[in-house]
Amino acid sequence: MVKNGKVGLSEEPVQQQEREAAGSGGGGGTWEVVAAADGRGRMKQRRRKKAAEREKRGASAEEDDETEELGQEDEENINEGGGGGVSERQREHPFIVTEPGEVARGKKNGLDYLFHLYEQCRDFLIQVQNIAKERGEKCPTKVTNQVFRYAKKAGASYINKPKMRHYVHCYALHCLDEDGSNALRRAFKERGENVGAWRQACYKPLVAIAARQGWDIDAIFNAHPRLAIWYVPTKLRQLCHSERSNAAAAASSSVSGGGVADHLPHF
Amino acid sequence: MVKNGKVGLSEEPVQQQEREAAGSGGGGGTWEVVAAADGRGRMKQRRRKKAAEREKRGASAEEDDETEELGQEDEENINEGGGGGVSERQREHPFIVTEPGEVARGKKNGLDYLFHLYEQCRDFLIQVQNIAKERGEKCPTKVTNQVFRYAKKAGASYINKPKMRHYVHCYALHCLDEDGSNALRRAFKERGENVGAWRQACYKPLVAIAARQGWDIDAIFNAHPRLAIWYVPTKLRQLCHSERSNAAAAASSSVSGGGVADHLPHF
DNA sequence: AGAAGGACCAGTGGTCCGTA
DNA sequence: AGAAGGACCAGTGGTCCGTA
Repeated sequence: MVKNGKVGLSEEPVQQQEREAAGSGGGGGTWEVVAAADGRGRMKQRRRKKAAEREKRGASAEEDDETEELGQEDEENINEGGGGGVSERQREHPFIVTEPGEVARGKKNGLDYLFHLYEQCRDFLIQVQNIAKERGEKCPTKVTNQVFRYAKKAGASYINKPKMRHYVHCYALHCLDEDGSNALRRAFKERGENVGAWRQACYKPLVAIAARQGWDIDAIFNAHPRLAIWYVPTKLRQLCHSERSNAAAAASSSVSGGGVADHLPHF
Repeated sequence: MVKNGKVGLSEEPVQQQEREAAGSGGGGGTWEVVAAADGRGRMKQRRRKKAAEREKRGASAEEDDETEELGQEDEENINEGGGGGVSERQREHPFIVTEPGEVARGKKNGLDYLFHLYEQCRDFLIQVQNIAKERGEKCPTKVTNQVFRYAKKAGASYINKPKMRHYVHCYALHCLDEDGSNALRRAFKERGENVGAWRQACYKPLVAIAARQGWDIDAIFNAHPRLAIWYVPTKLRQLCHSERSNAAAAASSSVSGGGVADHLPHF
């Protein structure tokens, strides 16, 4: 492999991974097949557009053909129930707040599955890194667009950038304080809160962790091997920054009785 | 400063730096003034274009005004000699191969000056990093476009990306083996070689260094504090990669008598 | 209403090539 | 000819908003 002239994509182990992941899925292995089929359609479209752009200016050719082996399932399973038209848009089932260990039922996905997707992305990154090293190309240290593209080509079409970025801080809490994360999940499940509410609630304990560690959220991410490969989400960074300002202002006014406009303690 | 609503640019210390740098310049302090004037013209142009693009779609406003204090010199010094038209294009004097410590004469710049530019970029990066930290924004670890833009705003219009990227590996040799670098400069000066030839010659000793250290050129750059802020140049990376392949093939064929198509030893 | 993700956009890394 | 650098381009990080 790798030297076979194709894109260096080794499908087999990846596909296996995908199968493993299915355990937590909604329709007992249905959705990921459907999603893969959908993904392929989109990919062709994208490639067509890309090729068109190439023609506009002197093509920088190199690497574009793909290992077209994702097949196996073809026409089948395009539609899930017995319902509507032939080519309905398929999406992943929405997440619900589940306790640790709990598998979501019905057309839902649980939070263990969500976190599992982050681990899968890590595996894809490691593969991309290995390929880059073998080829002597520059080697990503983070989950980049390249990694998402690789995941898609490898058949994991249920992984996409907006989704992964959306929940990064939830995964961060899971990494940095699993007990706290678990407690939060149980509390929000009990209260019947939706995923959005749970997601919002994940910020606060993270900011508290940052407060205890000198407010350097980048350092906190980088110190954790599974978290270091993810970009710090903008909103989390902003929250840490403004909380630090608040804390500094409070501390300084409690000492000096001065106004909020005082300078920050260090920097 | 920093909280003044402007771009957070503190001009003063930067301008001072610029003055320092002038020592190695060609026209005894002339060129950098000229270059600054030229730079301002271009900047206005760029801003105009940017503003036009904004109007096309719902402006993401935020941060665009500039501390317009670069002035001081205005109409004066647009032209260097007494020569041609009013607004001739000005460029930096070309580099020549100089020995360590030697100041270039005539309309030339020497290699100490070249390396000094890398140190200046480092200073600009550090300033950009400090501003980012104060604001709680993401903090560059490398000399990025943002840093080049900052340098230009700060009046160092003689710094530009193509130039700095062009000679990065020469600076790398200077950092990693100053004695070797100095010897190479003396040899090429003596032989009367031009800058291009010297530049080309800098690759080989770097590849030799990489060979001694397991071929990991990224690790070599990252291990050196002044070098770590520069991207590894593509060509240097490629040279290391293909030399490693050659070395591996030679080693394996000398042992097994096998063909060049053998696999690499590790990976 | 709540949520998933295609697709867009501003600004990046990289360097070509029209310029002097 | 040898060299400096404006300006372009493909692909990035980031996330909005049309979709289901």
